[in-house]
Amino acid sequence: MQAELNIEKVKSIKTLTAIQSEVESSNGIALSVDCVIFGFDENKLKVLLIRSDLKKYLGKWSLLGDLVRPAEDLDAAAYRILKQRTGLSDVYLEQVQTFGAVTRHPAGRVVTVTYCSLINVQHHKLNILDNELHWHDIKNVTDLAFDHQQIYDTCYQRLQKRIQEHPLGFNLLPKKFSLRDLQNLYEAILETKMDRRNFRKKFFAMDFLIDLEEMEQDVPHRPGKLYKFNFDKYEKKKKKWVGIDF
Amino acid sequence: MQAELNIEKVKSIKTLTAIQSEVESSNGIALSVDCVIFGFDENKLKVLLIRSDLKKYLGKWSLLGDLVRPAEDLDAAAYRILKQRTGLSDVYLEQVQTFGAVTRHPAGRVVTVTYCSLINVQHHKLNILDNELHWHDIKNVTDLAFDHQQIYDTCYQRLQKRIQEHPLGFNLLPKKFSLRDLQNLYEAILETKMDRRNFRKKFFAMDFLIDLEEMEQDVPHRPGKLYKFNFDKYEKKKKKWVGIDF
DNA sequence: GCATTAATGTGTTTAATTTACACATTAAAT
DNA sequence: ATTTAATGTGTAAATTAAACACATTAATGC
Repeated sequence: MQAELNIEKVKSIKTLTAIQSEVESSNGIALSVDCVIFGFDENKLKVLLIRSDLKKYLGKWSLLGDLVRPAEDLDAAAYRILKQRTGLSDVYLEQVQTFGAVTRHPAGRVVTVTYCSLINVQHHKLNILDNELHWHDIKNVTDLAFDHQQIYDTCYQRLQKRIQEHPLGFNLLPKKFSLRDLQNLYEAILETKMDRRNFRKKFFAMDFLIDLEEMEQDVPHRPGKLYKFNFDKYEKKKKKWVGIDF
Repeated sequence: MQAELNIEKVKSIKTLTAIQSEVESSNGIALSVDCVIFGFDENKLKVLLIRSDLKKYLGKWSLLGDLVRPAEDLDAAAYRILKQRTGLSDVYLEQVQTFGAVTRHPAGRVVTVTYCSLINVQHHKLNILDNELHWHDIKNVTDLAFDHQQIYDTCYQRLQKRIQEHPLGFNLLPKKFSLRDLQNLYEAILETKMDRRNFRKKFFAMDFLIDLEEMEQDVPHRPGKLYKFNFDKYEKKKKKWVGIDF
């Protein structure tokens, strides 16, 4: 089976024994970072996964993680780990939550700080493909290694919430995008369908879209107008709401 | 000066040397928890602070923290630390964020996971008063020790957001409360003023308040009706909104 | 007791926002 | 030229939020 072969073949960044020895030698609590990198491609939301290194989780998919170094800022560790595992560097990472159940890692006590991001798959080339690193359709994310399913679920919920409050989505689209592109994005991430006309109205009312006076090319239907997002204007007008809503 | 005297006198839970030796012996990264406990009292929002143990931060106020034990779940550590420092036990803690800059702690590399809560000061007696533990008016929270100012600010922002999305506030009030009590609470936490009539309409429309058919006693004005919160109904009707709002 | 005071309790009206829904327009495909 | 499957534009109704006014109640001070 391919999974087993690959696990033997790949030169993994940190092998089980390496982690185990570090954890044991530390005689305390080891700290790791796990990255949940969401990507948008072909109107589908994906997430970066690799095969687990550990025998215990043989064949299972897991998140991108590694130990934090003693002289490394936590955020820096997250960026380093992402870079080492994928080659990605120009990606904004947001800390989500820390998971610290005693038994969460079979190699010993490892508390992990989770980071999350959302990128355009087409704009970011994966330069490293160890451990079968690949974009995994979120529809098929089940039964991850370790407590990674729980971590993934938490991050996905956070993403869904964040994208309703901040214009994260625009980083996922080409520089020039149509309103249909934008709506597809929101529908994919929020797993919902929206009324096309009201969606347009909503975004035009926000007034953060710049009409590029260009049309889509090579689409098999009437081409739509292309827009770009006005990040500067957003930064200035960013809303601070005070209301009660539960 | 009182601060100096107290720092010498108190038997602190973990002294600087104790932390230092633990951090050094671990030969890696030490993990701590800090608790930001907000309390509501006399229509003011407060936060639990103690005097810092460290010479470097002599006289400064700091959050409630301690190292996580190797065989202790992260959440369990938070509850233990709160209990040890204050005697409080029946308090719900929510994890907020983890802070891990290399230089954040003078004794060595200590990454800290922050927890936050919101309680009714009158309902929770502080049984331990080491290091001048006390309720500190949030209006006067400035220049905390370590990076605790940043941690506090982050937690306060989180609190303000959470209380607009979930009925946390009801734990802060007496079991029976008036609508004025409720509004005072929201105004204190959100640092805003609201229209009394619209506030009432809003909460009645939510339909989570149970009219107790009782009136306030011993108030120097017309007594208001008393209510309690219907937590069961809230749990059932809890809103999952899908909308775009930024 | 009676006027005063400072709250509570109850609407109404208006504006703003959200939702539901319909039809003309465009370009590619046949 | 017709069909098809999109885009682009409104409009009307329903809901929600904001602004605002007056009667009611109990304690207080005279």
